[in-house]
Amino acid sequence: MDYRVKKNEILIIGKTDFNPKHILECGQIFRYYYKDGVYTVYSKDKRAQIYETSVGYTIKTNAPHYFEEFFNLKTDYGKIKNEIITKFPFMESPIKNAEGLRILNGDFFEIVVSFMISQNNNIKRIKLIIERLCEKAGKDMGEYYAFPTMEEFFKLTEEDFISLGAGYRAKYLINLKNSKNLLSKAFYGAMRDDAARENLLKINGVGPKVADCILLFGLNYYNAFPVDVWIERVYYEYFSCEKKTRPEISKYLSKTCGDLSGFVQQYLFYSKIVKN
DNA sequence: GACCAGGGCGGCC
DNA sequence: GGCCGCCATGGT
Repeated sequence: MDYRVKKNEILIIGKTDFNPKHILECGQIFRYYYKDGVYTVYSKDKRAQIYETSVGYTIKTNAPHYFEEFFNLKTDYGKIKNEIITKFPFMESPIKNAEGLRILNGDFFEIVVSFMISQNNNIKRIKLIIERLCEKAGKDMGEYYAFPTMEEFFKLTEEDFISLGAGYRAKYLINLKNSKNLLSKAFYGAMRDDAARENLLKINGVGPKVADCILLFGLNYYNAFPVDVWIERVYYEYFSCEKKTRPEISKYLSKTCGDLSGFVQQYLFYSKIVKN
């Protein structure tokens, strides 16, 4: 896929390796919005609006370099898809189903908070809670609200989080201020995947599945294979009928798929949730 | 009105 | 170490 970064936009040339619907609706990000043919996505305090063109897509934004990284535009998906299909022929259909899906490089703090909220929850309600969170504590950018900075976030009380609809997760969100050193991307630096996971698990409210999502969507460790209720079903459907716990399934699938894990996981997850 | 959702924690054994 | 009940809430 070819692209050009301009002053106030990014031009995407080609449609097979970039599809905003599949990128945004696959459950890796929760602040996006669709209206009249335009997808709008927010990250941190930034916004991008995506229009389809005759040759590809145009991403309108005042932070083009940020979104170049956010969309991981340098990643070669043609190669990734070929490797996956060669190794797992059954993946051809899920990949076709989710053509143009890309794994994003999200803002680390936003990803941590978002996936802590995601536990035992559904995507629609996760979006709702995060939207209320931004409105409550994020900076007013005029046409939208930014995701709260850590400083803004830590000012909130447990009652505030409950009023957002966070429910029993409110106490985890309050406790986040006790883990400040674990909340910056820089802390993880060139850490090995297992060391990074071990550190993430120290955060109260972050278990194996949420840690895998943070590793994948916040730090781009592509060997992470998050296993939720949907992927558990996929495992018994496509991979094995041997009974395992979710962490065991994750370990097994990560070992089986190696550095293709994150991509395989997203293609399967998306294909599963759009059919249901 | 029960059941479900991108699960994790704490208590028990 | 593994298992199990509980945890808020909005949608179906």
